[in-house]
Amino acid sequence: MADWVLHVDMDQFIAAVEVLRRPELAGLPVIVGGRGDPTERAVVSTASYEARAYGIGSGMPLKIAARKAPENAVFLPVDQETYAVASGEVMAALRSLPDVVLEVIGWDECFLGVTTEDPERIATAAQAAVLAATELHCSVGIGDNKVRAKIATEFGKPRGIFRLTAENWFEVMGDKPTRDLWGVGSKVQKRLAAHGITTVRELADADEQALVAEFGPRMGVWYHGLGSGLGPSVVDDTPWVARSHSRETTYQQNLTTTAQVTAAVRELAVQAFDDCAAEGRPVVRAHLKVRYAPFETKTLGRKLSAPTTDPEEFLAAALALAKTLDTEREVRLLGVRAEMTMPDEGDTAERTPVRGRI
DNA sequence: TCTGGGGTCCTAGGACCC
DNA sequence: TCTGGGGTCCTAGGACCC
Repeated sequence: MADWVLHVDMDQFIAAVEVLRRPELAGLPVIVGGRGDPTERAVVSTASYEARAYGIGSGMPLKIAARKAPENAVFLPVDQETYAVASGEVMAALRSLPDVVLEVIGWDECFLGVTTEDPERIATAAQAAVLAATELHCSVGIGDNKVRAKIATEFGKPRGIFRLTAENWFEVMGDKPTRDLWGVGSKVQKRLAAHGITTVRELADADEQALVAEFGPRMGVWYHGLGSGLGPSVVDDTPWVARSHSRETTYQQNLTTTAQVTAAVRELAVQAFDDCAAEGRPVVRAHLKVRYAPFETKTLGRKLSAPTTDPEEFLAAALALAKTLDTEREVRLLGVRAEMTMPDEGDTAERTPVRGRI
């Protein structure tokens, strides 16, 4: 018996959920994003496979998507509550499989930790369980750690299963660009390229000390290992605890006056604080994020003098940060983040430096 | 061609202390 | 008058993920 990590990823999750409740959309290019108005400032959350055939993908501005979309394309608003319910059904179905440890990493994906001689059999069972419970399809990556399982899924899509381990890592990934690695984005790809590293194999063969000099002690070692497909293999079902809550808004018309900015910060701060208060945990820091037109982002932070459950203290900190903003420039986006006390501080050595939930 | 909203974690550098 | 070395805390910023 061996330990395996399975990565379960729903196929075109949001679009699929929308088609489920509106069967007449089946087979059409469906694009979900923003308020469903392609003339607004917003981006695509998910495009159906039919829409992807036109070059439309997540993260793309809706205005661009509208230009690429055919006549019969359907634009829909994001409906978070509905996706959250569907996500819960998916996770419940997977949790009901015998002898699996489930770690949720997003609305539409999770890791399953299993001990078996036949991981493909469990992957097939997972797909069947999800389909039976929700009528939704998923792909499954099988790996000997989380990094390889996660990357394997891409080769299984749609509706398939793919196994990626130390055995076939270089055969499958060796000649791929570093960008294909989980946790390597466009910036890191460029910095690696400046060192002559463009492929996964080159990253694996690179001098670790050079990477440490470029990226720091943690990330340098992490990226180097990533080239060989190294990563954590422990699947942890401890419920996820948010470290912070934030609210941000991109304004359809830029804010131009100090009064507008102050009012906006006040509104966002109250919402962010309320999200923390709903968890009954004190707030320790306030952050402000601003995007000046056309596209320059700045963030500011301030520690509160003491952890507080008093909304006025948080509001005062957020407004104090707002005073430091450049009032000469138009504001496209504002965000306020409230960082909470953590139940268990420390232990950073055990964290995986892949951003976002893991 | 125009770029959301919700998150997490890492690094650099300054301030401060001993 | 010139001034170390180490540690910790804090802020600002950056990068990435779903």
